Amino acid sequence: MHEINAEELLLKKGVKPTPQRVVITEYLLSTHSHPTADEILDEVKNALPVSLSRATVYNTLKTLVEAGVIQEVVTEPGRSRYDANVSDHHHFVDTKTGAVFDIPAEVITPVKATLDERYKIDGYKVVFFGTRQD
Amino acid sequence: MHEINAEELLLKKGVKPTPQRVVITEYLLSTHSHPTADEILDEVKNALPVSLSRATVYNTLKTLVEAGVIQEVVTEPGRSRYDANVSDHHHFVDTKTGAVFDIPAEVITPVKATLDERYKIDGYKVVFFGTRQD
DNA sequence: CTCTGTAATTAGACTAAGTCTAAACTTGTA
DNA sequence: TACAAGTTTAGACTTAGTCTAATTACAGAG
Repeated sequence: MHEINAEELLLKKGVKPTPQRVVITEYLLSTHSHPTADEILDEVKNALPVSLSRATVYNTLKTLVEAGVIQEVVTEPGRSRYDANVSDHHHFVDTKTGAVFDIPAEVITPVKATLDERYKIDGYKVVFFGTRQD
Repeated sequence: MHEINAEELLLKKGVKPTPQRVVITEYLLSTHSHPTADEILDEVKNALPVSLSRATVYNTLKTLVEAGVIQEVVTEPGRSRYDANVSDHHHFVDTKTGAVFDIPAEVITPVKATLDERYKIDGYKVVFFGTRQD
């Protein structure tokens, strides 16, 4: 079992590992809750010695998405969520709570679409909705 | 070929067909462009004798979604789009333009997910992304 | 070491999308 | 014809996110 190190990950992806970026990345690696920008700000600001502004959270999330360190997830109107799981996967949204769960690509049947030749498909995402116990 | 009548549709779905609601519904039935609330306001306000405020557009869209006359579509962060096609279908997003196209459920292979028994799946939506000519 | 230029961070103003409120208007029914 | 309930309205408000201009941090050159 190899613990993922935020700083190494950032270096590997070509992102300068500033304290703020490391801390945000660590938080995202540590949770599966798909937090929003505001949730990240609240969590990280309280827990850390380093200062952190709203603007930096947004700047950092943008940088991390562009570098492929994290993914932006849009499951509901009005806000984005962020996910450090960048493996090929889909999502399950609990319609009662709004919670989002990762569904690895391997556990679903591949989707094939028969479209006319104008369409060039680069990929797809499946969002399941329903309820989950616990 | 039977032309869809907005007023009849609203009555059938139990929504009182006020002029504003009829006009918004007609516009959504007439387009496949998946407009945002602001686009709807712009289009409908200019074209019609009846007055129309922002609040009414939002109220009406909410009413129509709840009545099952239209669907809310979330394909990008920050805004919702609306779709009068309420048949079972998925979406294709052109990543160059942001345009959204309907993909009938029949032209894709059904998605099966093997999840543990905590999950109860009520449905799913597939979003394809890529590019489309024209 | 220190200097320096570039990149990162910051507070707070600003924007965009959507909600809320309280008043005015419409309309079906009595 | 009047009323009660439902609908629409302008505009204030909220929330999520962007932008700006100034400050701070830091890697590399000398």
